[in-house]
Amino acid sequence: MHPLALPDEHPLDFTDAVHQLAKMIPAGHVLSYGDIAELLESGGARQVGKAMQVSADEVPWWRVIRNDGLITETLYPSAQAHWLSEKTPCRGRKVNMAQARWKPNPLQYAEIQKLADSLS
DNA sequence: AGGATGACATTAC
DNA sequence: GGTAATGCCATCC
Repeated sequence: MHPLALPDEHPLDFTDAVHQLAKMIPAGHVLSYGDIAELLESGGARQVGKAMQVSADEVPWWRVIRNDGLITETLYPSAQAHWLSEKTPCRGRKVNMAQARWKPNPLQYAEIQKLADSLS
């Protein structure tokens, strides 16, 4: 190909990939920050947090929470309203991760893998 | 270069 | 059941 033109163009930023993946989470389910980093095979939980901090209005940020089922204090009141309205399994201020954690099916997993590949 | 900072995770008490 | 200490990864002084 072109010797000087770099073939490894990044269609996706890490931040964009996080947002795309978050938008795939079905209502009533959640992923942890660490889950997303692992699925994208890039960065870490804290990077996902950074990405969510700048998420647009269309990304369901209340479906991305900590691995222990909690969410940052300032976001909790608004998040809880969403959890209740979409019937996310939770007790008190903690989401039941065993029930609520999203398990992508093979087709969805393939889509996620495409996101991951476009990063590396 | 080196340290502080985070929408975090894990382990140990 | 909690909280606290460490580790973690990237970014920004």
